[in-house]
Amino acid sequence: MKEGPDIAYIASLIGDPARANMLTALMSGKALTASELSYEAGVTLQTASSHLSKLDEGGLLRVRKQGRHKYFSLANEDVAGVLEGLMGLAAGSGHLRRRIGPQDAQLRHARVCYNHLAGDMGTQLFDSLMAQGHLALTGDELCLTASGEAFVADFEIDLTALRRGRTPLCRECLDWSERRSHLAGSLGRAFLRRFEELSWAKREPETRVISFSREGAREFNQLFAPGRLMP
Amino acid sequence: MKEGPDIAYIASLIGDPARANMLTALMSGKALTASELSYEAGVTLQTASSHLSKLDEGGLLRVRKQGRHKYFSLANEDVAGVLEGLMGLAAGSGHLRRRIGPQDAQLRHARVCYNHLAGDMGTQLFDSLMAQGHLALTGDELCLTASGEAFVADFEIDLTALRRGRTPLCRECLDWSERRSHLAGSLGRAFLRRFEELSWAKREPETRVISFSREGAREFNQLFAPGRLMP
DNA sequence: GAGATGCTTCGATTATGATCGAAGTATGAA
DNA sequence: TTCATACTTCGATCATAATCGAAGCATCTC
Repeated sequence: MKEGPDIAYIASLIGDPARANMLTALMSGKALTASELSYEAGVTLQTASSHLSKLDEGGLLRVRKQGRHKYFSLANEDVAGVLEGLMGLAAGSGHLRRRIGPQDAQLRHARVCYNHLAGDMGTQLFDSLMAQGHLALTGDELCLTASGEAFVADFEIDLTALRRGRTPLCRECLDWSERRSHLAGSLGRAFLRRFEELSWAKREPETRVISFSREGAREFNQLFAPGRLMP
Repeated sequence: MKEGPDIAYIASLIGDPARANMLTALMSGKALTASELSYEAGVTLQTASSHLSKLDEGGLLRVRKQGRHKYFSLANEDVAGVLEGLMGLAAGSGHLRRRIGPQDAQLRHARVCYNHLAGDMGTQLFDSLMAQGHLALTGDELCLTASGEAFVADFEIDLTALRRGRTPLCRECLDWSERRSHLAGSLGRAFLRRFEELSWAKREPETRVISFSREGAREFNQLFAPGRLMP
């Protein structure tokens, strides 16, 4: 007698190419309409509607209605985490949808993962913050330290506002291309927003690629030096 | 143009009930034969053979041949991690294959996850080791501290032997029932083996449930006290 | 060598689910 | 109010893949 979670059900939801494309598009963290998602999936609107209904029933989506528009986003970071893990497995076993191309390298370098920075630069951010003692693991929780609070305030991120939300401040997210953690949670999102505000980085339209300007990369590397050790 | 890892392919492999049952059986960390897995999946041997071939091509399995026997195990901890994540999503959205029964509670309490301890007791072990400073995050790595080495040696786990293998010593694994980390890696496995040696705990046949004896639970709680804070 | 056991491959069957045209409902704009 | 737009539902079509009986190959035991 088989008991326990029905992983086949959830996996089969992700296992359809149209639905997988929609979920991947939602990894940007943006909320998209049914029409936009049907375009992403390359199917008609009626087919997309049927797929979205299934994903919603599976608990993978968050749905918000605004007049005649219906906005879909991923339900939570756990969903994003599983999708990242599947990406890691697919990449690790060489199951890619196209030959390695320019965008693939860009995705590995820096990309948006549910609104926070992922890829090479994402893990560099995390490593640097850990190494500088700005983040620490207390029990099971990833926490911002006192020195981290000062650092973040200097960087003009408003912690009070972040703490008002329900999203955890700091959370680890396993990076599919680096196979190590990058920073998720509201602080992770705030960092990406700040990089955008400073014009260090921008999101490429229609993709999850994040491009850093030359100046932005220089500033980023200065502030979050790779391989910096704790004093 | 869709680029990047083909998550639909990997997910569709997991999304078949027979294959999901086989993968779940392999979460115990044991290597099982094709015949055993066909029984687990409730299909004929020829069907199981076809499924196993697919899982192998997808990179989800490790296959070893011994005479006429063929042994299958999960390819690595990443696969186990994704399966745990899917379990979390299914459980979180209430998609269970049977109504909550006695075994479900047992699985949540203590179960084997790719050869290490998971569930309530698994996260308690992790939390306690972290709180006592025996484990620490250095950069991105989960490491055993000096005090942890002493603790482990006292507990009669041979670190020299563990370090000879290729498996990382310490690794975090996200627990589907607790939604927090439990200890994976060779040390995590060694702990479970030690609990078995001491007759504190035993694996229930044909399931992933781990049962602690009353005495074993008492000893475990004494050594890995819940809620113990760092001095 | 003969028979048993473990596993693979082949091919036919059939259940499943993605798909889209058509039609309908809900909302927004003029 | 009318028309346009966003989305849902229905039902027929058809491609796909799981399934198993049959047959074959590999290994083990007596």
